[in-house]
Amino acid sequence: MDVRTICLGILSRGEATGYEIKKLFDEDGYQHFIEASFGSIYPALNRLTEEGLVSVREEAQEKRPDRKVYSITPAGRTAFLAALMKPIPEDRHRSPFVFAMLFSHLLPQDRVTRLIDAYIDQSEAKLSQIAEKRPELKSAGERFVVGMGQAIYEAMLKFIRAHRAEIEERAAEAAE
Amino acid sequence: MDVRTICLGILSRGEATGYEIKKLFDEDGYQHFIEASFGSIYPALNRLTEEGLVSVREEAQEKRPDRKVYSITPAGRTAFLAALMKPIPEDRHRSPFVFAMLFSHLLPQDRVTRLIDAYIDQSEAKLSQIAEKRPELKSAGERFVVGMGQAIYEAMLKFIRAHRAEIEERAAEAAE
DNA sequence: GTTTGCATGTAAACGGTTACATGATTGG
DNA sequence: CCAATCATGTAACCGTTTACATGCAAAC
Repeated sequence: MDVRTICLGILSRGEATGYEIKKLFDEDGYQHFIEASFGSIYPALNRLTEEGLVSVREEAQEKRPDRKVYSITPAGRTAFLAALMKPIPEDRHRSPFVFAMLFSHLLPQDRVTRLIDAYIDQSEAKLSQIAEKRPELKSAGERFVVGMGQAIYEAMLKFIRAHRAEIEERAAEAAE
Repeated sequence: MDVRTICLGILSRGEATGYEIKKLFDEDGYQHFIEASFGSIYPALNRLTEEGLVSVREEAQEKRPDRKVYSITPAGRTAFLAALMKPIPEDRHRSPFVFAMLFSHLLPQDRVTRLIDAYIDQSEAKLSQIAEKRPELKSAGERFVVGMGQAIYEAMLKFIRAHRAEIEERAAEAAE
């Protein structure tokens, strides 16, 4: 899903600034599936405005930079729905950690251990972030997505804990 | 992980042509985590050759196009190890399906049902592909990675089957 | 006094995909 | 006869990231 469509989706729930959209990406429990940087959000928002899919209202603020509050237009809703009705591409899960584990036998044992520990810590952090946000969720879709993220993290953690010894033992004995 | 590094990794297990590298990506049970197109593999291989990280041997074939068999050089092994010792970026899991489910309430009910069915079918197909390849795996790393893919798919399937009704029921009743 | 949060934006660089070009052989 | 497999490569395009630019206020 491109940033354009993601912005439309978020705006379909209510108006927001570019800054707030980014924050929603990062905090709302589905950061595992969706993310984007300011460098892609702001240009996307400008293009959507040009195309009439969103509208802007500028708010001057005292002691704060001006903010541009974006709202989705009827044309924007139509375009968003059309995007959701198009054929949906497959998932892509890029995991540099998993890639490294494929070559654990080339790595010093303590490097493997450290990588696994760090990965477990990360996953647990995300899990507890999800748990915190959980009660706030209103829509069935949100609960579904967040629940799925939770299920995936839990399955990964369970698997890693059960099988880490198999790769740690076989890792290269010493650093060169 | 960029295509460059992925190519080095595959060549660290033995020589291969660009075509074979792509096939390994697609078939070896970790296609969920790693993929690349010819358009990125061939240029990467050429650049690696220029840099002395891999070497090429050209094989003329009768009744088949010539093939270029690539091997990793000692410098290539060093560079690959160095890449594995660098800080490892976080996973990114892009799921257009999950994104669509976030907005299931905007979609006609049968669209949601079809998307879920298709996603389940895809996941099951990957699971059985993994099961087929399973017995061939030799290294502990490979078994770990493939096992992790399996664990993830199983967890997703279980979750979707248990919770699909919640979003199907709340989907938009009729198409407009 | 430094970091974090608020707030927007641009430009260059990067990495990758898609489509195109070529062409013979084998299997269904 | 058509599709798939083997086999390599280029070029245009696309979307995104990264770094840069700016700046004040509040919290620690």
